[in-house]
Amino acid sequence: MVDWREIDAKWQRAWSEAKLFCAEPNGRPKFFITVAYPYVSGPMHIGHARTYTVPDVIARYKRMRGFNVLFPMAYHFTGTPLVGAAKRVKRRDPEFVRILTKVYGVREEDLPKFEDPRYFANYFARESELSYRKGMHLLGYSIDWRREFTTIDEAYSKFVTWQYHKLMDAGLVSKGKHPVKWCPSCGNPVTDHDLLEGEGVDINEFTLLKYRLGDYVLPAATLRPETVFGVTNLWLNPNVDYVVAEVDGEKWVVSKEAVEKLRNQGFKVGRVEKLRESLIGKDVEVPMTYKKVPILPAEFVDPKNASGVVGSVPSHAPYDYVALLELQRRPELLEPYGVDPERVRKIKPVSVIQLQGFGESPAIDVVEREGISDQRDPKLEDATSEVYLAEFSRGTMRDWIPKYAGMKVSIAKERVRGDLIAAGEGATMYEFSKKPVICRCGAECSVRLVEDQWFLNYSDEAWKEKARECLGRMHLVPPETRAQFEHTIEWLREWPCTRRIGMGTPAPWDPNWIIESLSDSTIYMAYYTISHILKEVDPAKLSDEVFDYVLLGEGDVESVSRSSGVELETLKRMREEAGYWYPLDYRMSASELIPNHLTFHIFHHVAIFPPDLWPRGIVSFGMVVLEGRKMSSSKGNIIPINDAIREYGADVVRLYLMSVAEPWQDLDWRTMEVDAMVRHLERFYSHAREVIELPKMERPELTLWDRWMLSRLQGHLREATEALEKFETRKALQHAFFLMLQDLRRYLGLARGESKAWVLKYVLDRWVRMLAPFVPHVCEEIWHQMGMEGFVSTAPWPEVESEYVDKEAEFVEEYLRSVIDDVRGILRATKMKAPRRACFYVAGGWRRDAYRKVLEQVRKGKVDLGALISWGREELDVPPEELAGFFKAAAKEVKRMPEGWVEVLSESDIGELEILTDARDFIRDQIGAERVDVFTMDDPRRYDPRGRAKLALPFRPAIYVE
RNA sequence: GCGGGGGUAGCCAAGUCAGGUCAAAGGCGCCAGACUCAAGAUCUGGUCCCGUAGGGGUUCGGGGGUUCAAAUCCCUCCCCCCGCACCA
Repeated sequence: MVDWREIDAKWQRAWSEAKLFCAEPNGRPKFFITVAYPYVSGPMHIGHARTYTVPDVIARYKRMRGFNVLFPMAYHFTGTPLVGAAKRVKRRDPEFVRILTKVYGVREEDLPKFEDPRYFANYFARESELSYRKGMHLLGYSIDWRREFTTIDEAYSKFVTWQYHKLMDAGLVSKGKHPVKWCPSCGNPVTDHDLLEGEGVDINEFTLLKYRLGDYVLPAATLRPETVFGVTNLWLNPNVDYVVAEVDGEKWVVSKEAVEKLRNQGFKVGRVEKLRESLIGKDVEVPMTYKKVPILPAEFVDPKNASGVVGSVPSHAPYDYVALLELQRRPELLEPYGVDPERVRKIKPVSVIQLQGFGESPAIDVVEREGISDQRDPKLEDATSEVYLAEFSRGTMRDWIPKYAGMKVSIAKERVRGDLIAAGEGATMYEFSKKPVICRCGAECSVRLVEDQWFLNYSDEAWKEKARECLGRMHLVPPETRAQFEHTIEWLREWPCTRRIGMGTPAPWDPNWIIESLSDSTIYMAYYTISHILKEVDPAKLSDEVFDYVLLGEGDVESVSRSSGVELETLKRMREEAGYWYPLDYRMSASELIPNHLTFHIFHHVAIFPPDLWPRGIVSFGMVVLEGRKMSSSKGNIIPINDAIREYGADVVRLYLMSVAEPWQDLDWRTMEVDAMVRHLERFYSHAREVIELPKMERPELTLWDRWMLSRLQGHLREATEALEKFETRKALQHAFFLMLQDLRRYLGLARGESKAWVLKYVLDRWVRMLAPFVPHVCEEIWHQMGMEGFVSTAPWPEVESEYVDKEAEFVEEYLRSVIDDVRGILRATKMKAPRRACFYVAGGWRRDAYRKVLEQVRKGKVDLGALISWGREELDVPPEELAGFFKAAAKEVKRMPEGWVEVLSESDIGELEILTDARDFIRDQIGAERVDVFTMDDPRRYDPRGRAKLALPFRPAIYVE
């Protein structure tokens, strides 16, 4: 049993005392890596450990490769969840209090302190045993802790202020209205997360078309304003209560349900009274075309949807067509309203859109194809989507339509809408795409238009173009994420970047708003370069020109110093840091943040920094699950870092997290496997201890097995190095750890003699450095015990020494393995358990020369049996049948051999007989035989009762066991 | 629906881009043997099926195709995961 925690603590202390990871600009090449700072609303758990161990491993690796590495860390306090959490404490939410006290170890009497979101945040950021700072220390991260900060530090707010001034100046921030899902009972916007029902429901933008009837305005809601030219009538539902409401000074006729929505959506709604008369049968004037059309009854009209008033375009709307047909077929339906059936009969659909693959009226085509005749037929929904989608994407406006003729529907829709609104004949109304939408509190939600919201204009084409350019130059890990980034850049629209509540930086132009949390953490990587120096500066002095100078090199340092009051030397130091570290080499974060944070990070950099300071790479992570189940703090389904470290120590946790999955893959924490990892690491450590005890010696003559071990080491070293360059931690560990262990065991089984000690010491010296980025504490301990100077953490990464690459030795080992496998195959087939005797017969004589010919031919790529045989007949004194048999068998053997081996065999002279003879003891142990003999196939003294010797081929000895 | 990623032996997972060295690395689990008084640890071997001689058969989500040859290429279907905005 090794006390890992003691080793952990010892080396963590030593690193910290040596200030080993404090990074200062110097003459060496720099490597700057950051990972998204944690949002500190709960304890650090193993999921976070995964996220933060990856950059640490890379940072450590790069450091050993000679880079000056900066790996900083901070804490995200911005936003609403922490405020929400503090509120839950304040009202002593029993479940939340339970988690805090029972799970997170908060003392009952300390609860009042947690009513302050700052205290709450700080507790999990850096105060408690469960905090991120503590966890990261316990895991031995090579972070430059001097640069730590939180996003509500005053200096950080100044930095955000600077950023938003720049964005504002660049015209990338604007004010607007924005529809949100709104809970009337909570009085708050709600996100999908807050919903009981209606997750994923969209908000549709309806255009209200103002049909006029005397004083009255009938605002018919439509998703397709461009079809106004095809309106034949208006629909009202005869079973619905309509009201007359004063809206923006007009008298609107809408369903009763619509009134509250209008109020929520920025309309000035005055008096509302019941509509006493029935309007059905009267004529209204269509906006834009000024046609007079009748109001007709239709039951499909839903009072809960938008305004409850619907225009009828039978040519392009299946519902309208079917409803119209019904009225035409059954004139008696019109009787109660005194509508003249003759007039309705004469209504003809008016086609306004041309659509390939359909006739005059797509809606009619689809209704007829589906055989729909009732306006309550559920098939109408699908028919509607089909027609809408087809017309929107492929349709064009017909030639007779003024102004919009020939225009694509998708464009005409926006134009018509804009023109209607500009002319005062239209308005906008929002409605959910599906209902109901129910808040967690149980109330039904509605759409509310938030006024004065501030947006980042991600739809700005010039901005997008720069983002594309930046992305095009970036190194993305894994490369498959590129498509997703590209898609995100195209898809991103206006992003509301301010909020009313939560912690954070006030919007510089309007202190009633706070910069929203995703929007304040886009370029803070640059802040790390100076955050430690800023701690010495009065934040009040951090004017925009300070950041302009420090981060962008703009302005004159002396005048900046004069006007800001920041000391000249301090400014210069900061400028040096920023100039040295930027641009950022790699940004790391969860892949679920590609659609927002990671892409925002690109956008904001290109908006603020010149191209040579744009970020260079992004690594996206997969997620972590626990025993196959999603982690959830509220269900107690997490493992705090604290617990994991107490149980396993830092290195086991790190080793496990880095070895079970590549960073971008999902990772499943399984206790059973972590337990096994403990034993693996112990084996490594105890092996190292044994090697350290061995006597030191000069480099001896190397045996075959020594050469094999050294060659294998070079291979693993090369693979691990290549893998790390690609952030493939798992692959790197497969080689650097698991395969190394395996090979070492094999070597220990094969190697005899003096040279072993030297080889083992040589191997350990490289091995311990190869593992140092992954398991730094135990490696540091071993390094120290080996008597090495300094820290392994800053020792040079081992180089591949090609003089030790030995294909021949590797071939021989595989050869031996396959011979043993063959024997085992025989034993299994014959159900022999432990053979008394095993004999091997090695091919020799003319066969070896003939075999070379075969190798030659296989290398050339073509085996010509005829040519081989005629060569044999000339050169060898062997019966032709025997020759043919040999060549056939040998060609088959060689062809199924790995390519590399063919080369090795043709270029070297490997003594098969000698190898087998030397390895007799090893083979005997491996197959559990009492005795092993090796003969040449034509040795007259050979023991060969079954006459098997004649089956021997070069490198496929004949075998006899009994 | 849209965008992205996946489905490989009991489980996890490499291999797929550049078809043949693939019955398919490595880990976990399981089985057997060695060591041990014993357990654990460690070491060795086995772990798709069949086989009294190193061999054969059937596999890589389903189906079809290309090819001398397919886990790998093409088509098609089914299933799973992630994201889809005012939220970290």
